[in-house]
Amino acid sequence: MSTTQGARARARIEVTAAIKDEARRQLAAEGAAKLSLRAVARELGMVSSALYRYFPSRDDLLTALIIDAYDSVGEAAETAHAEVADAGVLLRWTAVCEAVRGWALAHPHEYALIYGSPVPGYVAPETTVPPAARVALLLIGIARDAQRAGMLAEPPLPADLHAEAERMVADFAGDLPPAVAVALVAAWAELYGLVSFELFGQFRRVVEDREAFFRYAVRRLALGVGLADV
Amino acid sequence: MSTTQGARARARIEVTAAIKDEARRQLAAEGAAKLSLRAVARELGMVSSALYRYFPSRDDLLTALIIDAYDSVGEAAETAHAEVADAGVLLRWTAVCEAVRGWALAHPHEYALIYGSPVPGYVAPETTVPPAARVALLLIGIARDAQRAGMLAEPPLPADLHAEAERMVADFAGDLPPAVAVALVAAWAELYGLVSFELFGQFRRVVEDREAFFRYAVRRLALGVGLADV
DNA sequence: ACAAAAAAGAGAGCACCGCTCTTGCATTGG
DNA sequence: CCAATGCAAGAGCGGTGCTCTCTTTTTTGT
Repeated sequence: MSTTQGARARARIEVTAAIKDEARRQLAAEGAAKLSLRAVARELGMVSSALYRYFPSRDDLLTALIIDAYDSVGEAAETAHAEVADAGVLLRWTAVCEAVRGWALAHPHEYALIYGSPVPGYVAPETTVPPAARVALLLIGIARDAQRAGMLAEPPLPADLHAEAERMVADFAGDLPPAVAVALVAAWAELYGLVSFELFGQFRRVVEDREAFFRYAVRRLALGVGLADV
Repeated sequence: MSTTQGARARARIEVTAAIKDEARRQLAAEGAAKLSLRAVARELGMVSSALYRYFPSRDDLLTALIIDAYDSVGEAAETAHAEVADAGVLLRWTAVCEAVRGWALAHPHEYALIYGSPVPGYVAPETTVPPAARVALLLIGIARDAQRAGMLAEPPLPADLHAEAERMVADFAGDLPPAVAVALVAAWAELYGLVSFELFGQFRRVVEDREAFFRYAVRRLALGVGLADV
């Protein structure tokens, strides 16, 4: 049982969580670049070297935060989607996209950590892949439902992408038409372009009504994928 | 005359350039996070404190590199566009977008510097705005030419964006239809979503034929803005 | 032409960083 | 009960951005 696994193991779990919490606090306050192991340790009343019992390096701590961030945005998107699960595909698509944007605005530094410049020299371990895929899976699911309901118009697909499209379908798109799979990947990347530009300040003096603009852009993305209107 | 302005001023320009060159070298090699004033000074055979005569802080050096990067990608896009200036609007659009992607792949760390996570606590000074706008101005120009040639189909525009769209037109879109201006801004952001996802590794195990995929996605963007086919 | 002023480099030093290693103490499992 | 393990602490290494002072060199004003 997990209750009988000894005080030491319990303490380890708690300390690990405390470190991540404090690190997340500093991340939110100052950004990834200013996340300092020494400062985390100081705040927790321990000495910096003690942290290395829990995270072998600063990058490993960052990796843990990255995975948590992917899970956090994934969960936010899933929750938002569940609330409109019975609505039309366009509304569900919009809900997911707006959840991503809302999470990004609420956690800018965590967003930057996962969708901004990669930490130099740092390569994301395979463990980050499943959490990172959660939002994409939602979008795929919506497209699938649309197809099942006959509300999916197949966009055109250039000849030189047929093979690539077939591979995508086989890899992760299940029973979607190849043209939709490719369009979906493009829309997925474009969605994060919109969020990143808003968050990273490129929309300053360009877009004022960010909500309305995002709603519009996201709807365009949905139509581009083939999701039927209303 | 600039030749009579004294040896000191000449030397200052040269040293400033040398510092930026060496900094850019380190930036390309290791990324912005590992750019070290001391290392730059060491490589240049000066002492670290001497650098502060030229750049008051590390962030100011970064700002200089940011402006240069914007100019660099802007120039790359302008050059590529000039080479196909007489072709159709769709081809010109594609040329600009592919120039951006090519530049990004060739200068990943500089790209990350300007389109990745902003440096924490750092706010871009107004001086960065004109260089940052160069690519966008190209895209606007293409849309304008298309309109003048009657090859621009006006996309739909939701009612709650009319005011926003009018403002955009007044601010930077000249004589474009409001609906096109808004769509253009969206496409502009989406373009960088595509490039960023490829560059930052989100396409790993997702997109294999990156060139073909990008060509396809960029063409979709152009059509979405209303640029007529062929 | 010469003195005053401005600019630039050198060096020492401060406070911080990530990370390593060794040393003791506490907990745990056989 | 006791040896093995886990863990915190401390000292220390090499690095960082940045400041301050001191000296030398160049420019400038009279």
